[in-house]
Amino acid sequence: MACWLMKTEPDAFSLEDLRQKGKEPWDGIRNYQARNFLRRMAPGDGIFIYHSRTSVPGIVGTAYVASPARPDPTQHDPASRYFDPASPRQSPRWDLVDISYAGTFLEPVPLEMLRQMEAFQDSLLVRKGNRLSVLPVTDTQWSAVMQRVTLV
DNA sequence: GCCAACGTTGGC
DNA sequence: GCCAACGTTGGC
Repeated sequence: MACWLMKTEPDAFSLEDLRQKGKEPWDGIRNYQARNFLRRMAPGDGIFIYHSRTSVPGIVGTAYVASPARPDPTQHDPASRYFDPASPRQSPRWDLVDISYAGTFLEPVPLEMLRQMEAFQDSLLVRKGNRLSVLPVTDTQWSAVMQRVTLV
């Protein structure tokens, strides 16, 4: 079973929003590298939820993959902010997965702390200028984070 | 809010 | 196919 990290801006959609909804189609991903990661996801995979563009960016809790990747319907919806007129109807460019809430950390694990952790030294996450919103997480990284947090 | 870093677009 | 211009991301 693989593990992943997904970024979100809490002003737009937070872990708390996911907790209240239970499950959410993770739409709007418009980056090919991120999309390719989505396509490798399988139901049951673990996900770190990461809050970006906050005063303290970092991992705030967990979710899990709840569906295989499938075409993101917003790419064909002219009313959506994620509308992509260049995406062919017969071979849609963009995918999404459903994700389900798993848990919230009592204390988030800030980016500043991840930068200091041995397990994250090679991670894209801590690299300057990184803009990927979906990233693979190794088993080592997953355990390193999980062993230092308390679930609410 | 600023701005460096990045991916994408489109003229040539 | 190159690369400047542009729009977006995300830490600070």
